[in-house]
Amino acid sequence: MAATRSGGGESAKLRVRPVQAAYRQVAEQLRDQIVSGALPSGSRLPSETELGSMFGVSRSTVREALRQLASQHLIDTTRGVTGGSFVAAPDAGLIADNLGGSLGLLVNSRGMTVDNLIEARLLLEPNAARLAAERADEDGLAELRRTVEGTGHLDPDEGFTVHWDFHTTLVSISGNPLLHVMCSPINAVLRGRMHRDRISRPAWDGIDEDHVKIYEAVAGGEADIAETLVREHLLGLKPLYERMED
Amino acid sequence: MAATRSGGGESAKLRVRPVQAAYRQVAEQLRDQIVSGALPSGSRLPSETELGSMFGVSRSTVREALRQLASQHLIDTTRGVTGGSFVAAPDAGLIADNLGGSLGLLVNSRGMTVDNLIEARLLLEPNAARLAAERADEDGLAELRRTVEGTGHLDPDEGFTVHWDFHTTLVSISGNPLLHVMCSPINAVLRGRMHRDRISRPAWDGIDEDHVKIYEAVAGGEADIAETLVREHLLGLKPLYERMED
DNA sequence: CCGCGCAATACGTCAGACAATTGAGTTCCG
DNA sequence: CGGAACTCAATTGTCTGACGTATTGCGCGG
Repeated sequence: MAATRSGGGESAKLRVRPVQAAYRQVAEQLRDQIVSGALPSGSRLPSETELGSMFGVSRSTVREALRQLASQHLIDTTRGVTGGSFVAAPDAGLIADNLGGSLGLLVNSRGMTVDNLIEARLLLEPNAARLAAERADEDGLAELRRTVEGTGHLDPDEGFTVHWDFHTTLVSISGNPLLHVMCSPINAVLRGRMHRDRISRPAWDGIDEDHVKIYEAVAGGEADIAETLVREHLLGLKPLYERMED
Repeated sequence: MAATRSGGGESAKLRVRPVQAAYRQVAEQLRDQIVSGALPSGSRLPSETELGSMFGVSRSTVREALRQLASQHLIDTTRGVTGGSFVAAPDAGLIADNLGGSLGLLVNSRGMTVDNLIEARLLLEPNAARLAAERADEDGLAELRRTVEGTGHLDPDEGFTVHWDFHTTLVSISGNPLLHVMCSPINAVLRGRMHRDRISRPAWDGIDEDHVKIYEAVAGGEADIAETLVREHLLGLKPLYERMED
């Protein structure tokens, strides 16, 4: 039922699952309650023991179902007398983390190539820069500014981190959390596949220079220029990822 | 609470988590093994009992960890003598389904707006159409063709389904599975929020006409035209989603 | 009035047992 | 000799009961 197999075209396997395992049924029902809004965000679920008697299953089974929900970030669980399982507020960052793990796996399994990632990035980030230029506020610009100033006297490792902070921040101030959800995982995978050792000092300086120029365009509200600069910046970075025959 | 704000640069909260719960540690270690490729896709994990003695925890704890991995589609578990937990082959469709659920939740919780979705869609789909026009093969074009022919004599319900098939197919023949992963969830959420009742007969006809024109541009390899047509098509559809104050 | 410890609650973990499922090896009959 | 039915062992699924541990609130005493 949940295995909609949406990826493939043909109906591949239609095994008549006699019955779902109990923990799956419990998880599914709770999940429906949560996503449908019947259990509002922040509300507390009954205790594990209560859930067990409600569903007519043991506490172990309930716990396995709860683990499933927790790993989808649908609930948060705490201990103690005021503890329990609470419906979690959806958080874009957590969703992005999840997606990042999945995408990394897809790349590793040859289901997707680094080129696919770069291509998607080229669709998203330049446009994110455009949006950022059009509607970033003071706070956002200040945050972005912090990632471009004083990069010269950083050791390579810190510089590496700051480099990615720039891209992350740029996307997040575009005002569309969905772009953040989609770009972060892509960048996370790319970051893991970058040969940072092979980047020469002049190359780092060039990158920093690009970032400064992009920042200025965004801060000045020049959407077209920001978009173009980011596109060229990414194209220039492309060779750093490509040589990864492991 | 658990709002780690992964986007931000600063180290937000440094709660001294004394120790992670055992089932989390087990899940994390297994997860690392899987995503790092140490456990190749398709390989079989030790039995739950063995894992328990390897990690020095009980079988219940192992099972909770496995449930967590299973819900991320990292493993598949079957019963029987040849059963066990197997590292799953990552599947773009399943990832997209997961993401779709999360995005729906984000929209419902006001963490994201329908406008955000439409904006992202406008960045992705027109470019996907361009790519499709540039590199779709015969099979892909045939598949796309099936979604545009004979739409006139369909009842509204079927027409509705076919309409979404067109968009899904268009993206999937772009040759970049990542675009499919990102567009499918967006369309799934949008589809759920569409007022199909309010679409008049002439409106449906206009939509079908657009699809045919887009198909022809893609089949003819006219990338620029395809991109523009899709953008205009989506802009024309926009009003159908916007009136959703529930 | 303030601090300290105890009780209550709920999650976290463990151990052991039995049921259900599944494929492989084995046996038996045509 | 071949195939169908049966037995069996391995593994997950579920239950039960117990105990450990974190967290909070309340009451007691100084």
